[in-house]
Amino acid sequence: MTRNPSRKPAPVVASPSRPRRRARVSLAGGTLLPPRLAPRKRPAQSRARTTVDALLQSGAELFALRGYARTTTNDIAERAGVSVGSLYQYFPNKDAILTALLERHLDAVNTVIESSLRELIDPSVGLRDGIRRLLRRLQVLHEEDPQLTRAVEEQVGQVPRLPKAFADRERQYIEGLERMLEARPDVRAGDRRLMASLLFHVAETATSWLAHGPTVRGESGAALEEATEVVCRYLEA
Amino acid sequence: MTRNPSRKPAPVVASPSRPRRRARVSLAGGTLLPPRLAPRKRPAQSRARTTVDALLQSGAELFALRGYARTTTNDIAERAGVSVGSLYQYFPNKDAILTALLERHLDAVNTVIESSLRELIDPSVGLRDGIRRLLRRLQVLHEEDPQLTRAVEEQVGQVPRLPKAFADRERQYIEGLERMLEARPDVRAGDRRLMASLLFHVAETATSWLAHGPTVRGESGAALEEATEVVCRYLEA
Amino acid sequence: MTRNPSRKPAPVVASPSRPRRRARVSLAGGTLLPPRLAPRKRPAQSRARTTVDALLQSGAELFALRGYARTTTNDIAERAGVSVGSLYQYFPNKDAILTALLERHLDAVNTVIESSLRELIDPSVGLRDGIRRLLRRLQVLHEEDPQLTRAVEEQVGQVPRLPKAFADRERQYIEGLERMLEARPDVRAGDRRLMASLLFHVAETATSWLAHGPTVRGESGAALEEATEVVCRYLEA
Amino acid sequence: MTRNPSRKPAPVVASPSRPRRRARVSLAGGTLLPPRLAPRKRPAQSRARTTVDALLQSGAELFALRGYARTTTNDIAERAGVSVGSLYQYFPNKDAILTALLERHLDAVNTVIESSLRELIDPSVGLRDGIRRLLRRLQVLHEEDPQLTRAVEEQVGQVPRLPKAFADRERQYIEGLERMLEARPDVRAGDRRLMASLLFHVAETATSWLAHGPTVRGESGAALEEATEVVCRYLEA
DNA sequence: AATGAATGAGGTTTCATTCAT
DNA sequence: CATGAATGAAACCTCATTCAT
Repeated sequence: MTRNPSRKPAPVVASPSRPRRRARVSLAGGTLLPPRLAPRKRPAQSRARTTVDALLQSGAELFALRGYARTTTNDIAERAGVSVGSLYQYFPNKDAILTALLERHLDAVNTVIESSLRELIDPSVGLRDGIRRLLRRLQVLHEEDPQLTRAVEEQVGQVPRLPKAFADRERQYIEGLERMLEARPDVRAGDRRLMASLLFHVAETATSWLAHGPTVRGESGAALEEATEVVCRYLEA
Repeated sequence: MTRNPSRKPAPVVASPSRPRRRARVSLAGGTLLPPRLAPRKRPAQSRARTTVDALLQSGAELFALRGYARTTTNDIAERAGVSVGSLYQYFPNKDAILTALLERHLDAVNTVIESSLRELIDPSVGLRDGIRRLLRRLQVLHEEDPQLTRAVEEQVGQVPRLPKAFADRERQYIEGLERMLEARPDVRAGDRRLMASLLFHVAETATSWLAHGPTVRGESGAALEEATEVVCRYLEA
Repeated sequence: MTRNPSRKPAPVVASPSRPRRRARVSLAGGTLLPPRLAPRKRPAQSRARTTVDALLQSGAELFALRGYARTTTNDIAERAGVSVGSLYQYFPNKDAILTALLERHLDAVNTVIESSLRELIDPSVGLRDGIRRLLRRLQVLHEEDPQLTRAVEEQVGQVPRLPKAFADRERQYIEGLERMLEARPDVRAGDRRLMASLLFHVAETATSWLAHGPTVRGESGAALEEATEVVCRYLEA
Repeated sequence: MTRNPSRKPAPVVASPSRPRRRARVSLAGGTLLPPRLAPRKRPAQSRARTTVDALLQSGAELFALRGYARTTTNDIAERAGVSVGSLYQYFPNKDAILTALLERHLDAVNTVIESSLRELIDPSVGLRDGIRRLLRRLQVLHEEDPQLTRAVEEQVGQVPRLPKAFADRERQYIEGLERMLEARPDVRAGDRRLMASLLFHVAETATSWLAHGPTVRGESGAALEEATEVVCRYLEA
């Protein structure tokens, strides 16, 4: 029993071929998350980096597949091809994994939103074109890592503090949208605050509809047009 | 932290001698739910009825407040003012509570949708009026028991079989919407299947936005108009 | 697997014959211990009371036998003839068990010290007699439940907050001793504070020496005289 | 919380190929410690010597501070400024660290006791002088490395075999004391075995009282006199 | 029926120890 | 020799569920 001589044959750390998006620094400038949810230590060696990535990927997949509660830390570690111990080297607890996923996701979304808003705020850019590109980019995000997005969207509610982080971002985005609405002459009149808020939710829905909806293969282009339609018709004068 | 709620995959046999009565027929014609999720017995006496109601209410509140996984059956019983033992008198397991909540919710939603669709399919009824009334009725539903709605919407994913029941309803509603779109001359042309599908999701979002959104008190009427706006503009010729 | 049909044959809750000392209310008037160390719920039914007693007894024995760290909560529960779950119904964690033992012990010691000091402060009581009775009573305490005493004395250091509780009592006793020294004319002159402090420790040592020392059976009386000797010779004019 | 420190009861064989050198002979003539507790290798080079010292110092501090069970080998290594790997280069396991500390301590104590007993056994040396010097020397020992002493005294019980080593020394010392009592004409009559035993414990207590007691700075001299007093008064005719 | 103490499988987490680099 | 990432057995603790009263 000193040491099991026949180890698991080095499961090679889940799908190393797929290029993993590098998370950018979180918008708010540094994580706002309390220590209980913050990652335990920054991986120094590249071996460690690989481990962390594998764990996050595995976590995203399992959370999306079975839900947060029905996923155990042992499951996550096993699917990632590492031991539970390793998981706890990098994450203080299970919640921290979902939290890290949320951060990655929010960072990615943030990039999309910011660049799209920058475009849209310029009145010389067509409204329909701007909206279409926004939705398209969000759709791409979903498609790049559907697991990640589903896991995050559906499971955040399961970890206490996260919904707040989510809501904070939401408010921030809505404010951005409001400024955009005001800046564009081709947007109809109305209570901009209200419109921005509803717009945000509709855009979000449209996006996830694009990604998970009953989009029969092939008509993906039509779906994107349809989604653009709801949003634009709502805004156009 | 979170404990897997369904330990024994299929003991099923709980008190096999006592004949299990079928759960109340759900709208779609017969309960969609397998015996393990069906209520244990129908409360005949009014005291029992009260107990069951208290348990469901308490469950809805706690699920909404802390999430399904972080809510224990003991919590639910305590808040309902009864003992755990009593809880298990009426529900075979924890999942059954969420399931019952879902059924209640779906029944209510069903009533609204069916009557609203009946209205809308009649071309003599104004599109905008019909849509507004649909949204209004759904909003009322949320307001009547916000806990119930939130609990159901956010937590269904935590119990394996439920998402399917949810999706089944969804498909059914989308078909209804499709028929409605076809029946109305004032609806613009387009892929009706696609439109119905997106319409469903947008209407859903609009409703929950109405209920939980940043609707500053007082402008609830304006919000309803806004919600009606997204939907109608999307459909109008 | 539904439920193990051949249960453990009701281990009858460890040695129910030995009379267990009833802990009195802790001197300071209510427990000072933080929630993390306080018992979880007060046993209401007598069945519960039995369970708690069995757990404490079992804990004392195992702590004394193997040390705090090498004793697991499962061990304690098993030896007590109950399940771990029951243990955690009454104690929020392992530390709380040692804490409860300490409280029981301190309560008992307190009673002895207080009554003995009341005697000794009366100059008409012979010093040697008073001291002998103090030591004798403490010795009896050890003998009544040697496990409890050993466990408490040797393991308190293993639980963070406890040493402080211990030290507080110590200070309190030393003050009592100081007052006693001042009240008696047959005590030699000297720095009373210093004397009281050293006296406390010597008395404590003498007691535990009486209890655990190499006291060959039979000469227990001689040992008590010897212990009385150290203390009295130190104090006498 | 506390994790059982000795997982594998007797794997022992760690690196069976490398010949294990005998640990330095301890005072009592040959190490009392079984191979599992003996240091892994004797540090030949001075760098190694430094590392070992740092580890022991760090271990002593942490054991004294948090207790044996709450101190991890990683903590010890980190505070010593080396990696865990290095720790295991010099100590076969955690217990060995406490064991080494005990050995150091016992060696030091031994030197003091032996020289003091040699003095005291000579009747021409004043009893009071001899005792005072004994206590003083022990006090110095405590003061030189308070951590070491506390760690050893309070934590030995946490490692199975150590209490026996401790008890062996105790017996040995008591025998020495007994011979001393017999050799001195100025010691009162009585059961020498009993007196020696109690004397040992009282002297020990007095010493630790001197070191940790409430000795307000400045009156350290008075405390030493007080300690000498208890011991001498007990012995004097 | 109701109660709530008891159960124990199983999930989370720790940390002594190993070993590839 | 040193490092520190990785390991995994085992401890702690929870909570869905049962059952004696």
